[in-house]
Amino acid sequence: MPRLVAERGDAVPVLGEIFRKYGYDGASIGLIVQETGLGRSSLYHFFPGGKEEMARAVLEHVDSWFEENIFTPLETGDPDTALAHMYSEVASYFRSGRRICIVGAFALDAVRHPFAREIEGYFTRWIAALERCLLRRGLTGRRAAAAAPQIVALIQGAIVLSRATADPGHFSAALDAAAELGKA
Amino acid sequence: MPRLVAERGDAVPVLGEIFRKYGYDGASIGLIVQETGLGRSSLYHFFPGGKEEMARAVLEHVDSWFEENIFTPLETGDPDTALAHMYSEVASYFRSGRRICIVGAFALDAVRHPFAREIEGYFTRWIAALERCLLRRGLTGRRAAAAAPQIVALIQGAIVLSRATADPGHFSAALDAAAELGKA
DNA sequence: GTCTATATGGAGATAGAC
DNA sequence: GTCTATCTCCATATAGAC
Repeated sequence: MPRLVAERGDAVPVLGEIFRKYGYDGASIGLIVQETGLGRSSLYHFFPGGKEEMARAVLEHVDSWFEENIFTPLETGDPDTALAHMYSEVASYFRSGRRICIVGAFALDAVRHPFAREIEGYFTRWIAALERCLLRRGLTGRRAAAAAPQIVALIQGAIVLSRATADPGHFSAALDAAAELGKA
Repeated sequence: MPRLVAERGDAVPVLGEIFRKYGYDGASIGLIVQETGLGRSSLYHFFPGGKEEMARAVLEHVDSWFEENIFTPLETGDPDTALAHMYSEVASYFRSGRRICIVGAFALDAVRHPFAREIEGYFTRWIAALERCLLRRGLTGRRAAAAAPQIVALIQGAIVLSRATADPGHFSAALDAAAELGKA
């Protein structure tokens, strides 16, 4: 039976879940050792830059996933299909609000990490892709530019709310409201 | 000239700003000593429960502020006036998104603190007060129940977004969109 | 690559004089 | 109440054998 984590690439998604669950500071190396099953030395062998490099790898992995599964489809696919696809992918990715957005969490986390650029890139990219999709869908430039950030904000806020109240119902309701915002 | 922080009550708002800026883990006691100007011993004299008690005091202070300035007016004042009041108070309280919501940040922070109950209370209280206001304003029960959490989510998400992109424009735009959600 | 052992720093919290 | 000094623990990270 193969090991769960046998190389650097295998570790990244596991690291992502750990950072999501415990936060950047809360994810101590000792905890990471436990949850990944990797030894301390293997961890530093794979990530010589330590915890910062681990988090950076996670952010890159998340960014790639969104680029491939959300952003690109929004810009190249049929607009209506791509939007519906976004909502369903987002719902399952964030487990209807039970799983937080690590980028959003890092954004609120302020000063403790050097990832401001990555965080900004993720959100501006998402908004830009969404805005283009709404434009291609027939919204005016004004309305598309207004709706895109509001949809992203609604999703992020719904994660906060679902987390705070332990009620995933808020999440699906917010996605429905977001879909309304994107209509002509 | 009086000291900035001379008693426990004076310390709480300062502590709030520190937790907002650095997060719960990031706000080390050493940092708190520096920023408040209080000595270690005075700090522990005022807050024998240590950092946890400091954060709890901050959350209680925030909760009282919202109760008095937002929640109660929503339930007792003229609905239209109270709503407009909420948006303007929220905008200045969160400094148009440049200041984060400490309760929202703690909600995403997951496992590192024992404040889940307080966090849930804050958001459910906000949503309940808002829902009642919308009802009194003439929305159907269905629509009020749907719009209230969406408005709160939009505000929280706008804070995330403003923080991530360093663009306060997202915040005021989100407040406008939220106001639209609360119309019949 | 992975192990055990450890260096080093800073965290939260406390003691006891004043 | 506030001071200085200090306790203990655990954090990240590294050394060096295998």
